[in-house]
Amino acid sequence: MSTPEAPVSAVKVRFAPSPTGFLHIGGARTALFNWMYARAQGGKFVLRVEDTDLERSRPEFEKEIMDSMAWLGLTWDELYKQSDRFGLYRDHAEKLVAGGKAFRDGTAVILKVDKARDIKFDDLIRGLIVFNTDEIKDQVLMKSDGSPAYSFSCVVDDALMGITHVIRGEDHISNTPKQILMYEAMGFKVPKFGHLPLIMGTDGARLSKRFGAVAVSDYRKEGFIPEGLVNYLMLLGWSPGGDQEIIAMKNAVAKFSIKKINKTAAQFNMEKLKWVNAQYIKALTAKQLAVLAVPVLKEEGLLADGFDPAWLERVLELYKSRMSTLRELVERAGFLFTDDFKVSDEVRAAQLTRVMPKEFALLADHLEKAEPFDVVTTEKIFRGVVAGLGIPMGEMVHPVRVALTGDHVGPGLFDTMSVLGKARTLARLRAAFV
RNA sequence: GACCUCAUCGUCUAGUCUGGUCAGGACGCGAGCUUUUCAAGCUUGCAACGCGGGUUCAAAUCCCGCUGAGGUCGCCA
Repeated sequence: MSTPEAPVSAVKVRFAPSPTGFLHIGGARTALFNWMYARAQGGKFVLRVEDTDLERSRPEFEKEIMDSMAWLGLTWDELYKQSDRFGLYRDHAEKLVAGGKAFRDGTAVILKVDKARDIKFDDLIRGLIVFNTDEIKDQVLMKSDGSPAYSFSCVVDDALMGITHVIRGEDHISNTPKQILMYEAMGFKVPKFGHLPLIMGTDGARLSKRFGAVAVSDYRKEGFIPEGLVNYLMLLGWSPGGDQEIIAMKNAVAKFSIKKINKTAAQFNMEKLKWVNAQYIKALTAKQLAVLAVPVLKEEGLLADGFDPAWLERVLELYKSRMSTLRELVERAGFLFTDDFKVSDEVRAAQLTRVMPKEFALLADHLEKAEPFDVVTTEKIFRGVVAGLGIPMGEMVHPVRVALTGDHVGPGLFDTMSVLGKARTLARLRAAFV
């Protein structure tokens, strides 16, 4: 990024996850909007690990969160961990006690909250919000065990790090007046706040483990690609305007405006996510798709080192428009990679109702002479055999597809034969009724 | 319960600030074209301003009430 001269009032935002679990889809969208805002404004994006809960924070979650963010392309300019900063929180708490703004309760430090005051802030997304301090009780700043309370460490850090805009989930709205009180008590400048609508599950209830996949890493495992997930996520609560939905990150950043963010909670919709992901997969070349598919196929034990890349690209070309995730490639094209592919009971049953061993054997014998074993040649021979038999194409096409692929749906039969290869095609035809 | 927030097709949304285009697009769903099946693609159909009052010549848009939904009320974050 080229910033020859620092902007007068540089924007600085942050994403502050706590490493007590995986990065979930809601957190990812919060991070995404912060990141987009920073990039759109030529500002900085800070990642702050809020690991003040020593009991529940785990290093593997911290790593998982960072891996997920990197995978999504949400790179950070600065990184902090709150566990490195406990001294800072204690010092600020001591000052508040010394200044009479807070008091001790045992080893804990509590902020004194005055009554009957209106605390106002102009939310970037929702406009003016007012709370009365009668609704707010005295706030714990430092806990008895010496660790800082969330609200307090958050305020100290946001102030010290120079965070200009706090963009976070709507569930933090009622934390805001409490934190404003802390900014005031310490004499810090209060940042701008913007509260994002929440992402709900299909049932309209809050996204939770009950919903199924909530972790970004789950979607990665399911074979979604980062550009697709990110594009879908940004559509939840924001629109590039016009009728555009599929939009590259670069263009989205150029159009991004925090004022255009919705106030309404959005329901997560898997079908649409898949559709968006499919748009990205379709737009890839077979070669680009191979880079993404190879690791998945290898992990499934379907591909060994030394495979033919040209062959794989032909396969991907056939499946590009038939898959919305990489996982679906494994499910639908497995028969091309192994002889141990699965055939569902219903497909098996359907096939048994049209047993044609003689016809299959005849077809196999003719196909054996196909040279080269490509789409044109196999189709010509196939049609010849069917004509000789005097039956409709479909009568032969469908059972053959099932014998070769284990399924009754798939790419064109001759495309399928061509990538399957002569040896496997003949073997499966001849073994079909054994 | 108290406080806060929100309210356009089933879902995601445009339109709301600066009232006045058959309320537009997308996913999904239905129909058709194409076709050896399934996708993809193209054409097309169904489908919404939560309710009630105002203000106005005119309200999805402004105001009030209601209802509904969500959030927060921890020495969790």
